[in-house]
Amino acid sequence: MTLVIYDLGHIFCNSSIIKKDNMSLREKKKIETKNRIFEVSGKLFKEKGFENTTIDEITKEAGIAKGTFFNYFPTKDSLILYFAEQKAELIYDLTEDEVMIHLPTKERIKKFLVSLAESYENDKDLTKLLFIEYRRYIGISRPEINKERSPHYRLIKVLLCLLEEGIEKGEVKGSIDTRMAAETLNAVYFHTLMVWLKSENDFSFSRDIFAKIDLLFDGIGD
Amino acid sequence: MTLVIYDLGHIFCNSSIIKKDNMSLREKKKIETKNRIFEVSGKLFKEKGFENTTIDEITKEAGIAKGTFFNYFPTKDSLILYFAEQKAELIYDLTEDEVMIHLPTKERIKKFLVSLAESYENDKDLTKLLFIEYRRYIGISRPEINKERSPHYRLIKVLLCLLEEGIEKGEVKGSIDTRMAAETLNAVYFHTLMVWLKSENDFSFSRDIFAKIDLLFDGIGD
DNA sequence: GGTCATAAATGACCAGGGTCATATTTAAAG
DNA sequence: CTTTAAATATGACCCTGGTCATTTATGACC
Repeated sequence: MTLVIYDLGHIFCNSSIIKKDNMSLREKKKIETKNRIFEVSGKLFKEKGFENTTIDEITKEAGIAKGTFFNYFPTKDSLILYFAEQKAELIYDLTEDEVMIHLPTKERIKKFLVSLAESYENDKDLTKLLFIEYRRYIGISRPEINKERSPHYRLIKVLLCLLEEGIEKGEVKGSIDTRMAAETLNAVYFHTLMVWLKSENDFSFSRDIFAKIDLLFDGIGD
Repeated sequence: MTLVIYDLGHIFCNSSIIKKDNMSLREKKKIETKNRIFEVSGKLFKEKGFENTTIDEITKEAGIAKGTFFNYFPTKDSLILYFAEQKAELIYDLTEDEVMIHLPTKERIKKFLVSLAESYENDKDLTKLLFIEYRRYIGISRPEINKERSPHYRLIKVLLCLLEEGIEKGEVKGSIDTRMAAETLNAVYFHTLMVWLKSENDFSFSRDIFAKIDLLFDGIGD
């Protein structure tokens, strides 16, 4: 598996599920409704923020009854999970990048995470919104949530690949537990993201990540 | 500054604010009421969980009107923040530990974090509850929240001390940015905590932390 | 086209968090 | 002891997320 620095564009301007011709009217309508809820809520969230948008507004704007909303999304919060999954999709759909493929492992990981960081930096408010999803990470795991589709899971998977390649190339200690190392990188990445989201002043998320990867590779101990 | 492994005992069996004799009747009553809310809600949370406890129940049990609750705590969630602050207090009130003080820096940090981890492991449900507080970390910072009292801030402060001592003793690279290193340790610690809280199977939080500190000290790179 | 089982839509309804105008208590001054 | 202003307590009320019994739309089968 090889990677590309991709453009995490416009989560909210998405990406409706595609209708196919051989679908029944029912299935088509269902998809249409779900898409409409998705689009309308994205629009409203952008305009007025998540907390200030009510289900009533969403359903009114989408031209459906309130109850119908809950046929498609179990809770208001769950909408965010869907947005987050969309973003995760972008991490997963990685393809080759001719420039990056020849960099040393450390630089590749750095470039990968820094690019991710930069994409988040472009829209702090949207990022805040998406990461409320983190809460779910904490609460009692609900069965309906697919772990494999979470951004966390996917990021770790990519890092794991990079580390294993690094070991093969002799750029990463063969003795380390790659799962643990990937998790650690992920931890630092997400924690820095959180701190950045919380911060008032504009410290640079991507620059911070850059420095921390150096630290992780070289170690703290003398 | 030196450290002790302390007993993070019983957050919910706390630790009321002390009334003093020279207080006016008003002040005494105020403190009494706040304490009662605190105690009653702790009791109810333990019995039925946070979500299943209503403000009505708390106020009824505490013998006050609903509105009064909101004179003391701005939201229901904010109660958890107070519980978390109590826990943070325990991190802050560190004193000497004769055994630990002579260990090498890496071992001291390890022992410190592992002990913390173990104290959380003793009550997973309570820990889950407290860390819903993490959510606030993400949302728009409210002015009333005192950063210095948060567990995160305090943990970093302690780690910073330990790292600086480590540099003096030549056990930690003098070239590193201690703030960044402390933040990284903190990140790994909290992220592992989160993953553990989320996990169904009982992987050992403290053992995981143990291994990850080795990784951080020795570095990933070859 | 008509019948019927089932999927989907509906909106009245409820519960619980949070507000606020009003009532009560306290403390200080005269 | 009264008066008065400020602090505190109160609960009726509002808002919004979420439920559910009922209605409506769909499509398989005849």
